[in-house]
Amino acid sequence: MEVEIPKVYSPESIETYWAREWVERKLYRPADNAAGPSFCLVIPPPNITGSLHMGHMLEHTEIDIFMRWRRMSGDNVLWVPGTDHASIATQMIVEREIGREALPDLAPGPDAARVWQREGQRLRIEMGREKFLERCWQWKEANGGTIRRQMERLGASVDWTRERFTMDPSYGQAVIETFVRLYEEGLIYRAQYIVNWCPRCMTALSDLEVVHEERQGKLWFIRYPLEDSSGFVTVATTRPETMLGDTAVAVNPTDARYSNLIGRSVKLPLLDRVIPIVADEFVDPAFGTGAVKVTPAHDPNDFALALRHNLPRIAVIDAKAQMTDAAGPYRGLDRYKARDAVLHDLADRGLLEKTLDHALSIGTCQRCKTVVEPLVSLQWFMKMAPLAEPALAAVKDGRIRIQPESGLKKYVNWMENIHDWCISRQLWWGHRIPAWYCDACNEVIVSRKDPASCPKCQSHQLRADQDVLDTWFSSALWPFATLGWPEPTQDLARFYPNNLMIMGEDILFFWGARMIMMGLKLTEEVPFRALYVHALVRDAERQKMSKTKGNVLNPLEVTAKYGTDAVRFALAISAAPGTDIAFSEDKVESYRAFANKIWNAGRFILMNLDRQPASARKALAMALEPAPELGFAGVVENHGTNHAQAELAHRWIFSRLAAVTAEMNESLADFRFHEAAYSIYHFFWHELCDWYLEWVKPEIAQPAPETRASSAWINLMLVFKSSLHLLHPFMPFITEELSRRLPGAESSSSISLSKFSLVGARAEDSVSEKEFEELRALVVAARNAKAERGLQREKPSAQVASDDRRLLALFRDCQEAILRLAGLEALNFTHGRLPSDAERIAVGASTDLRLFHETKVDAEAERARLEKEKSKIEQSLAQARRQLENQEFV
RNA sequence: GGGCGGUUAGCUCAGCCGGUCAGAGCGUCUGCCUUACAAGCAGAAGGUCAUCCGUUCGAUCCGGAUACCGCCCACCA
Repeated sequence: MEVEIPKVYSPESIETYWAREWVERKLYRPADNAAGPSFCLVIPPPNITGSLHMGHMLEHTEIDIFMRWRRMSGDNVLWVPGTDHASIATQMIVEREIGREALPDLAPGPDAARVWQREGQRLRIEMGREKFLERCWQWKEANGGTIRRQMERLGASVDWTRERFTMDPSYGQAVIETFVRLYEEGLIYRAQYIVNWCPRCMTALSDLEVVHEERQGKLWFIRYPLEDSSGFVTVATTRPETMLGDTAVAVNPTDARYSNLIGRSVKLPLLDRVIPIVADEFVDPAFGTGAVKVTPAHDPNDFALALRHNLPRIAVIDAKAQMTDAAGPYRGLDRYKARDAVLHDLADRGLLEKTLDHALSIGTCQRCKTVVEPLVSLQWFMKMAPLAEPALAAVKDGRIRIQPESGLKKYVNWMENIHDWCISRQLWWGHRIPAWYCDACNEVIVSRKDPASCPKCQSHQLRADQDVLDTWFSSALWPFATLGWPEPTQDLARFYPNNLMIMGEDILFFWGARMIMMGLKLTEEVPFRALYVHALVRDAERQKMSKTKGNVLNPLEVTAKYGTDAVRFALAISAAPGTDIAFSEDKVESYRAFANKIWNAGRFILMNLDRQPASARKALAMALEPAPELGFAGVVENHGTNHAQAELAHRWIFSRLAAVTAEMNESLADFRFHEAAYSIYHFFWHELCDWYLEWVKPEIAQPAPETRASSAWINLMLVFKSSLHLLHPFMPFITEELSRRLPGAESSSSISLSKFSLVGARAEDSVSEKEFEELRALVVAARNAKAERGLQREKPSAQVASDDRRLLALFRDCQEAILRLAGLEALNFTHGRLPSDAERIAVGASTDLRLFHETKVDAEAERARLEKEKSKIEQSLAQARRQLENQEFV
């Protein structure tokens, strides 16, 4: 009776089935008192705002491969899943949704989105904090599940019972604890300082959230008349509207052109304010005119310069990027309108000397792309230098291994140039800053619990801080807060420090660096022992995938089309460390073909197994259960086929299996996913399928004569099973499905919980490998010769001649396989070499082959081919000779 | 301005410690529906490993320079 197995592998139903099964059985929840060493990784929590994209899929694939590999290698593995509340991103999305509900008739598009955003922002303030937060939570409930469903479908072997969210109540406790502790240590402070301000989002931003863009701008040269009207100083600026806030002009103290002006004053045009000329090293004499207008309230450099010279700050631009009252006649104008007006008025007065084109880099808001305005404002900051020092040391002394090296270099470079971090955000969705202000005595109270009264003056007039923390502040606690910190939980004891972190290089500073700093500070331990920085997924043209470009591939769509296993494999085999991945459907297609190949190999084996007598099948199942520590099973019975021939292939494949296992272990330990993937791909297809299965075909087609399993079958099953195990971290679904269909696996255990390596090093057998290579070379030479002579249609006879008696005997023993695989009719064997005529084909160093055939060969073509071959051989001969004549080489 | 990476077959890319590495997939060409797989099988063609200069007995690999391409950081008005 034939087993019904479809010829073409269709992953859809199989993958969805196992995906659900794995979750329902809580397969990846580590046992509470397991013996093995623990291995823990916490997921880089995706933002609840987004559905997963190809970058996530790469990340989850790499993590999952690693975790499955560790789990199958005996570790007690925990992969903690979860999501991030993404303060600013979520707030924007919810605002936009509210805006859209209010204005449902707009045709969707970028313009509408802008209008919705503005309207939503207005409505948010109207509806108030509490109601708005309610909407955010609703949104989270509705959308957070998408990520989980996607991850389940991708087969991520996470422990869902430990799923966390950065705004879980207990997580919030960790955030408050952190803030209070760092405040008490003086590492968090509140100050008036110049910050990056987004006038659209109406919040401060950290330096990292400002994206610099190269833009073509202008450099305007403006004349500032000297106070005594004895002339003027010309300054160059890219932002003329800020001149209204100028409180000085600065020149370099060594600049001879201006040395007589230092200490004198100019009259600020348009406002007629008298401001001093100061000398400061910061000024580059070579740039512009060598004289700089100083606007302390709207330029970070000028802010610092003003501090050095005790200059006043005059804010002329407000939080909405409109001119303030201090801007005099320009008050109320938008900053760009004000620029035009200022330029116009300066030109009118003959004070605009000239205008040059000037490329400049301009800061924009990461979220909304609005040009950021540097503004002085009262914010919370974190001192970074004291945190960076140990974070740098931990990496330099190897307590944390960062790979690849490019990631490490970036990390070091960033850490060495670190600035204080503005952590407060004028947003609502997020962790509230645990600070209160006493109206009576101006005391600032930072506390773990809501204070009832001011500890200093007992006043009850306390105002809670309205701001929330930068999302990355809470994310920085992720490796330990997910495990229960600050409580001394069992999970923390077992799984902290995490063993590994895998993330994209785009968040190395946002997140990776900050986790290390916070981990070291708060837990006095590294948060993780290794950090692997993975590449970006780009499209086939190496373009960054983005919605606006329309080149985004949705993982679920690609997965539905080709199967998760194929997509995972395509990603893994493309993931060479340090380089971005050009991802295309073509690639996925070829690994779908690989999945199909695996499927058919399984189908072939199962079909043949089915033809075996029931008694033999039963015996085989028993022989395989429990799975023995593998190696070549030893005896191969002689069922008509030649003993040596049968045994050789088995010995060879076991040896190869051992080698591939070792290779994969080595590659994976070093995060070289592409190498490990390639090893198993090549082994499975081009060794197991192309040679081993072909070789043993006749052998396994034989019905077993007795009621015991033939060792050929035992070997075959063991080899196939081992291969599935090696493949499993990469292609979890198809391997789970096939392994369940094999005999001896009736038990309900999943392949994902069994051993990665079933074959020990004792299977290594260099003699068999070498012998098999000789045979393979002979077969390939015969095939080549046939194809080159246009003999593919016929089955020629052949003569094999070798002066190596041992080889000759081997060939004779394996005659049947050679004839079958090379497509030859008959072989005869001669000791010695063949005469050197055109028909002689060299096989290796000591063997010749000759074909006897009917079809005439194209003599001219053959001659050309041989000439070419000759020159090739001569070349390598010459090289070998050079080397051998070379004393140093020898 | 600072830092980092890339340049290998028509295309997309591997190639860790310098000498059996000049490789894979896709594409192209030839022959095969061989009783697991045409999403397959057996073959073939195709490369001065960007350029120049060093180190070395020997360089795709190490060092330097150049030319393109790309990324990250950056308080140069």
